[in-house]
Amino acid sequence: MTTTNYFEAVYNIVRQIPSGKVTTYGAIAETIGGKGGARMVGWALNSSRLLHEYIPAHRVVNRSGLLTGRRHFAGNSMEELLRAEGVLVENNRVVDFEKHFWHPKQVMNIFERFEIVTQ
DNA sequence: TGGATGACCGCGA
DNA sequence: TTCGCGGCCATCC
Repeated sequence: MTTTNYFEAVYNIVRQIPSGKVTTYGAIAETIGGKGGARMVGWALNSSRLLHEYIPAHRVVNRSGLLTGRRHFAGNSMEELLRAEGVLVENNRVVDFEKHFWHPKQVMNIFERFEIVTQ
């Protein structure tokens, strides 16, 4: 079904991606559980189109920064959205991908640092 | 119940 | 360096 915990876990992470940042299928799959489920992330994003809520799926690219999900977006919106957020796209590929990369576990690190700072 | 599928990843030739 | 292939795992038919 489209409302399983696995799918929701993917959506929760994708929703936390800051504007102007991108992440990878593998990073999301690794955070949820096991790094073998990279394909499932794409499957979940495919189903996210059917949801009423907004999922910034355009911020999810493959490991090399390639916009493999571009053909699943209507028209060229994926590239347009990324450019609007300050992410340059060239030949269906994110320019300076490593510079814009955002790892889901980075949220955990931020919270840990915050605790350290407040102590 | 089992085979097919998928917006991927990593390694070997 | 580029290309091909097998593995991964939840969901669908």
